[in-house]
Amino acid sequence: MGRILPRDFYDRDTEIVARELLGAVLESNTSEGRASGIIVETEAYVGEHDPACHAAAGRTRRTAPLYGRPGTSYVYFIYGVHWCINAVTREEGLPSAVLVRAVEPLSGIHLMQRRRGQQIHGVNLTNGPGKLCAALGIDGTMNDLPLQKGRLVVREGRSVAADEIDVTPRIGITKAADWPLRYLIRGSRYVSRSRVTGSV
DNA sequence: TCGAAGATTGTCT
DNA sequence: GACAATCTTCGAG
Repeated sequence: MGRILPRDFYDRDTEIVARELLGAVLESNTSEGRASGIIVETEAYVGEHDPACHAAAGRTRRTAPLYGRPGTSYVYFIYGVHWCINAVTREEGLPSAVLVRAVEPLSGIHLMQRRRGQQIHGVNLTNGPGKLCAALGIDGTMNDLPLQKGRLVVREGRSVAADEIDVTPRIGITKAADWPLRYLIRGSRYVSRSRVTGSV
């Protein structure tokens, strides 16, 4: 088991945190048991000047966790169907976060499979923001929690060399869609789709 | 109180 | 490849 990433880890530029979270382990503890996965894909949302960031419209009840302490979870519901999980970065008052888009199942795979449905398996268990939340049992009750203890924990995992990391535009957004703030482990079979309903 | 939009996914053609 | 599902949040009236 790697050491738990301290709060300081998140109190840096969001792009750096997004890059360094690759290879880290996201772990969830629920009454059903423990499950974890290695983070293989992230996106940075860099504050009020980022049109795609939820905080672009200012501080609201929903976005309050983004303005809080670094190293906190920000979980929100999207499209009436899915949950997405972020790690809040930067100091208080600077609303930025890193969206976890895909993980590689590490432990509790049987539990993830049960949550996702028996017909789902392999990379499809966790290769998308909504999918990994479903697999790890993450929902609104996990919002605004510290990532150092309790139900949600992020640990040091394997180290990822700089030349293993690909940087691309973010996925699934309509504003600032060309900003290169998506980070992924090159060659990982567990990353989400590379393009939105793109051809080819 | 109402209407519109959204950091997605699964299913059907 | 296209589209429906489904609901929370926010801002305007």
